[in-house]
Amino acid sequence: MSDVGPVIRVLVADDQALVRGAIVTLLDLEPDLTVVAEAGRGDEVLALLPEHEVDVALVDVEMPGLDGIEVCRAIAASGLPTRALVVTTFGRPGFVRRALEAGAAGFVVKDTPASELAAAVRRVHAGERVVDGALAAESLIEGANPLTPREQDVLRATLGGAPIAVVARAVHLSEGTVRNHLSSAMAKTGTSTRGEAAVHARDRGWL
Amino acid sequence: MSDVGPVIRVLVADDQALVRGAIVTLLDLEPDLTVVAEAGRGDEVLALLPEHEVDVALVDVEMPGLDGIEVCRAIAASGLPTRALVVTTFGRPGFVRRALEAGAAGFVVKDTPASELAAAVRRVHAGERVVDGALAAESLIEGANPLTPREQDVLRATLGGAPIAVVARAVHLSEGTVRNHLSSAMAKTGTSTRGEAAVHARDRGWL
DNA sequence: ACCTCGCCGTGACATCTGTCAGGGGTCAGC
DNA sequence: GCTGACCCCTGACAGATGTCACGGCGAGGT
Repeated sequence: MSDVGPVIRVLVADDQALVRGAIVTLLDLEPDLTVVAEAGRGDEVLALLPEHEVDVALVDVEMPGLDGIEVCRAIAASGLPTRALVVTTFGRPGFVRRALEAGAAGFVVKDTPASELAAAVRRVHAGERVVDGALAAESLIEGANPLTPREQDVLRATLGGAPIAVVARAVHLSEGTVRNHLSSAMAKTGTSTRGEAAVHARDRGWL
Repeated sequence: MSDVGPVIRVLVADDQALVRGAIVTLLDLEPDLTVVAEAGRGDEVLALLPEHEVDVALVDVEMPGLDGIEVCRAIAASGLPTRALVVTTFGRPGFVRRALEAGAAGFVVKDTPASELAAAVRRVHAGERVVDGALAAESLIEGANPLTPREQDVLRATLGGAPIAVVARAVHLSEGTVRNHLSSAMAKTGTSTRGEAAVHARDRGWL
């Protein structure tokens, strides 16, 4: 901590300007951290990364333009030395797994104490994997996403409460097929309604 | 601004510790503002208010324990000089109306620039009403909540995707009555499914 | 008193949904 | 080549759902 070596260069991405700004000032108070760029959209992140030599990118999961997880994937694929730390409001267990698979170096929930954020950034920069303990446990007992890709598609289209006929058109499938996918999804989620199945899957980060 | 008179005493309430902490440091940087208390739950706010002589209470809408709007109502009813400034993630038009009716002195969305938050606090403290412009307009054209209390109850119980039989038990009504309420709600929302009606109503802050 | 509106209920009907039992197709792994 | 997933479709059936027409109740308003 007393080492005044090269500071850690951080990028902060969050769609809510107020939260983003607050986090930026919070991190900028730390002597060994500098926020070198901000983004309000996922695609902005990719545009900003090359020109700022970012060490750690703090990305929110829910963002317009590009999903936080997609951003992680893109960063990993880009070959840049930047390490991604995912921040999110809701602790959907499935998100942890997906984020890590996408190449994220850490996963922090927004209701962890503010003081620990800077610590997480430092540990990620040091090469560690940082994951919220409770979430990690949950994500282990939950197991992997049991839904097949098509089932996920159908459930996503169902989230708004649309009738099956509409869902079928949206996914370019026969109504019967949609009903079968839904039936299978309901079995896997232990529910008895497409609506319940959809929210159940969403709440676990399976969509 | 150069007036170094009595500082404004602020309370910050938000369930996400990270966001709350960030906002606190953000506000504490302003020389004329002091954060004298923090709360992570709605009911905590009421317990903290009497002992801290709070000028402005910054309350999030979505909080465990007690709704942000309920908190406003309680503050107004308490007779304390505290003025409430509501902050929220989503700009549901109906929330603005309900918050103001509940006695809130202002309404700020979380994607407004961070720099304006302190300004909003000062204006609220000065006795002004602060409302996000775009939201105010929306809340006017949307008009008031067309749903009757029972329709709201039924829709709330429907949000999770539960079948009508379960909803009926949850609300202590006959299945037929539930269907009628839903039918009426669907007509008012211009939808054709209880699921659609429920999300439509939620997205407008009618629940 | 009259009317309106919200509330709760009934019964009946057409339609939508969820389930089940089939069919055929692709593709990876053994 | 066989097996096992996953994918897509069909058809049929019981049960859930949405619509309509109806009656009764109580709380306002005029």
